[in-house]
Amino acid sequence: MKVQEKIIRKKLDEYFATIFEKKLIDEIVEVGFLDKFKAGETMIDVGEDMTHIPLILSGAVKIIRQEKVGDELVLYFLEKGDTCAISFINCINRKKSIFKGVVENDMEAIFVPVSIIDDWLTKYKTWRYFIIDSYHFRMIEMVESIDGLAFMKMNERLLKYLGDKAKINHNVNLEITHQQIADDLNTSRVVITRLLKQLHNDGKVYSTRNKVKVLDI
DNA sequence: ACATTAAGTGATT
DNA sequence: AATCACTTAATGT
Repeated sequence: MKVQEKIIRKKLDEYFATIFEKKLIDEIVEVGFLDKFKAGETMIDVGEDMTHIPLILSGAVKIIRQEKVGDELVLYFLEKGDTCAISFINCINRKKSIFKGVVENDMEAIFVPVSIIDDWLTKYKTWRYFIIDSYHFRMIEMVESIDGLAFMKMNERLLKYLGDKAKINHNVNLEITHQQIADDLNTSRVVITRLLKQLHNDGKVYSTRNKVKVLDI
């Protein structure tokens, strides 16, 4: 498995070298493994056990709060260099996931078994900072998400959503239907259609069937 | 040409 | 902002 280890080390150096100390990288290479997911796959569902933590190398994951099937809300996206610290805490407590993670773009990540990451917290300062930082960042994004629900109007939420989406895709041309947007924002298709038309007329967006181009960013 | 899926719209709550 | 009921447009077979 030397080839695999070499690959992992190379990827780690590429994305996490500035964050992690060398010894920690050595350990990750030892216990971690590389895995890939295709867009649209569900990585983790609500209620499932978490056995590994992902260190995302490329692509993106959409984190969703799901009340029941068909009633869901997108909280935020994870991309390269991110991990899900929420899932990490879940792991320590051996609880089941409270979120659903769906792969947004083809994703590649190094997976680290839960059993070890706890030790790393006390062993490696860089790991501790990484986790705390990640947790903090997720917290901020979640508060933003709550703010969105509480204070922002639907058209503002829509614009933010499209902006975020364009950012993680590294492309302002989004291939998406009104229905999919409505699902992510937990609203109805009709509402999205009307708001999108408004934004289109305001020149903030250019939309055609199955496509939305974000102009105002 | 026909069926299916996506998008647009007026009226109502 | 949501829902209904319907129309129109785009796309696949």
